[in-house]
Amino acid sequence: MVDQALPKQAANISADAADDEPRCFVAKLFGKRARNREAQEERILTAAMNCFIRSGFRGASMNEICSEAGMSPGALYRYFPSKEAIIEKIAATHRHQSAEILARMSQSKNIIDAITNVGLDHVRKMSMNDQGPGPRDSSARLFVEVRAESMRNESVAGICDLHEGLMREELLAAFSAAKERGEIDPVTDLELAVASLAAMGEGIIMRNFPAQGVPLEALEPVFRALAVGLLRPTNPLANK
Amino acid sequence: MVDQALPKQAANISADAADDEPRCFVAKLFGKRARNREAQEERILTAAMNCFIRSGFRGASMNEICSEAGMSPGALYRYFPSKEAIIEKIAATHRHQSAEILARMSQSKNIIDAITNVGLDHVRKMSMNDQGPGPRDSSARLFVEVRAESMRNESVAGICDLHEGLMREELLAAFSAAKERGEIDPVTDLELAVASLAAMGEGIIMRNFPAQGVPLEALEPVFRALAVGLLRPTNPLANK
DNA sequence: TAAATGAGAGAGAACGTTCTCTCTTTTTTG
DNA sequence: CAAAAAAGAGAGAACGTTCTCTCTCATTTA
Repeated sequence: MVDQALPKQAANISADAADDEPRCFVAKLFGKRARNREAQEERILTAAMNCFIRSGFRGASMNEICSEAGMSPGALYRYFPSKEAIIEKIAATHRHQSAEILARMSQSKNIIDAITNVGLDHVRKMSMNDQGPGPRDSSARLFVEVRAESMRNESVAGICDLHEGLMREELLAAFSAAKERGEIDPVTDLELAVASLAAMGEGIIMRNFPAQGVPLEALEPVFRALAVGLLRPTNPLANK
Repeated sequence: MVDQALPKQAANISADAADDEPRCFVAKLFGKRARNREAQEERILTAAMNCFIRSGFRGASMNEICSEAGMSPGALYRYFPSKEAIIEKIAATHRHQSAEILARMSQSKNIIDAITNVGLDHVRKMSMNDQGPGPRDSSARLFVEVRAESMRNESVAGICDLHEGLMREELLAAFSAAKERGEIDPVTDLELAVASLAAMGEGIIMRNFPAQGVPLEALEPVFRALAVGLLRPTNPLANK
């Protein structure tokens, strides 16, 4: 992550002078150009995220983003064709994080643990992003911002739908497997269970519990309670 | 609600010619003028809500709102001093609805039913607003919009905090009473329970379950599951 | 030296808001 | 009660600002 307070040309982080490359810092390895381009894009995205958190997608101006990135508009528009493109990119990476977490679902022994862990991982991941120089609840802000934008921006909506559909499929698959194993009451409406758990997770992320003083461990029984309540796993003691 | 397509002076709804207006200053409060003013404000707010749902708080322009209200900017600015003021008013009314629902909480016999009903009433109320000419998920849109705005707009944040604090107090009081009555496991963290239930409710509202085909009755067991799971009411069969 | 990169002015549109003016309604006055 | 005066309501052009994005030209890199 590039420091946002750096002066112009900050992206050209001057490495050791010992480099035998003339006048430049790193890597001729694979086209220094391509590397630099990637770094610049990253720089813009980081700056844009900070601005969006501060002022919202519509509220943040391109000038604001340029300042934050230590870049001129002319430079910035070389990397992104429009403000929309930046928003879409951010929405995409923001939603991508879920996929990795879900992939780890199969590691848990039973479905209740799996769900609880997925929920906790999501919240953990979200609150981990909040250690930067920005406001403490930056993840929640960006999350709500993306959701709001997805409701009127066709392409952002498409990005969200794609990833949510993927998530839903994955959860449903895990649930079905657990049902086969007899871990779930066969009467359970799995679609509803998935949707409810997603709603719970999004609600917690939106309110940003960790930033409000609720420790992550405290959330463990919350997710577990909902999971148990929804799936009613077979239990010799519980009837009804 | 006044038709927005009416020609000029449409707001001067000719009431009964029989009412003799008193010529004192009280007329300013209850007279035809005052009633007209109220109707116009209502007209603007309705138009603004439609625009905000369509384009977001920042995305909707004052011209857009003026068109929707069938009004000139000059006229509109006679009723609201700024766009901000309109946003604040909408945020306030939007959050006000919760209060009425919570007031009915004490009618339920036990705490689990009470919570379930509060949750269902919230969702019902939200989805009931969606029968207008707007998009089917307009309530969810406005809800997310208000939440997003509250994260960077001081005064909107204040409005939200006020009403959420009130809600929290009310729920906590009900929980405490139930605890006294022995309906709740004495170990339960009531603050966490309140926060979790609020998160669940907001999550469901945000995803707008009713608009997505999930009937209201289906949500009943969801709220109940979370409530039971969180509060662990004493039950001779369940241990631990 | 040719291509890539960037700075920064600024074009053109759109923004929120204000201004001026007209028309209607209400109140005061003779 | 009619005429005069004041106040209210609205239209729409116009204001200054800010927006996104482009263009020109200088600098750096290979």
